[in-house]
Amino acid sequence: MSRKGRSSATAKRQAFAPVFAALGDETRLALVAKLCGGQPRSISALTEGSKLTRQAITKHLRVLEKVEIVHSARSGRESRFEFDPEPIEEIKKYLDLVSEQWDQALARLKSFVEVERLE
Amino acid sequence: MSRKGRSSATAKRQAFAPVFAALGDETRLALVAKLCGGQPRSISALTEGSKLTRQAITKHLRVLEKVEIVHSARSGRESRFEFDPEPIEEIKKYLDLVSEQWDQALARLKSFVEVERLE
DNA sequence: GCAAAGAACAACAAAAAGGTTGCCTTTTTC
DNA sequence: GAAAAAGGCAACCTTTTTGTTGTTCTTTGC
Repeated sequence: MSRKGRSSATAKRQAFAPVFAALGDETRLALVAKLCGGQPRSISALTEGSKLTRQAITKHLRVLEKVEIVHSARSGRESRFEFDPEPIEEIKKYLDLVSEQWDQALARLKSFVEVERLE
Repeated sequence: MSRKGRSSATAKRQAFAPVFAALGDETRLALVAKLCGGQPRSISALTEGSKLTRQAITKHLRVLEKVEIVHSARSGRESRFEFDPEPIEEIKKYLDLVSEQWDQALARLKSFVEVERLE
């Protein structure tokens, strides 16, 4: 077999890179931390305590929304944002693959060194 | 106790955001994939098969190096880059915290709903 | 010792990211 | 029904990122 799973490594990277990028910002990590606590929150609520303007926070939320780490629903005059766990679960799995590859590489190296010592 | 660990949530984000950002690029994810396979590789070797120039690849490697996902060592006329697993292990732990928070939020919601049904 | 391979360094350009302000719309609330 | 609260939209600016080309330096191989 030449493929590990159903999709190519390149396709996986195309899918996952934007998710990592979305998490690659302090402000957005803070938003994720607030939202993964459970309660959906409005943009104004999420802006409280930040030095940034509401508009800046909105932009960050849209970045998270585009990669589906959060979703929003209009409720009356406010937009409520809610956490979505799937993308983060998926990149955890991706990182597990990386770790696994590394561990196997170490194991191969170790057994190679042991064969060397025996010869 | 008001703190979970030794460092504040803000400090963690300051530390982890750059690591996520470093992974937030297809080219760099491809480099990580090659390097976590075990063999250290020169910049020229890592450039092979890419549409980018060696200089562009070098810049990407420096980004990964800055957050310590890889390190380089000059060996003769070539720079060999090698994978380092620690930062990725740490962000996996960070993502576990996020998932855990979310799971607890769901559990609270569930027990709340059940109490509602009993009353 | 000279040519080629590998790479560092620097200048530059284009594009994307991050943030602001201003203005307009919709929904509450009194 | 007017004021305030919550937001969407768009223009604009600045900084960072991403990539290129060009030049120089060191190591290697013959």
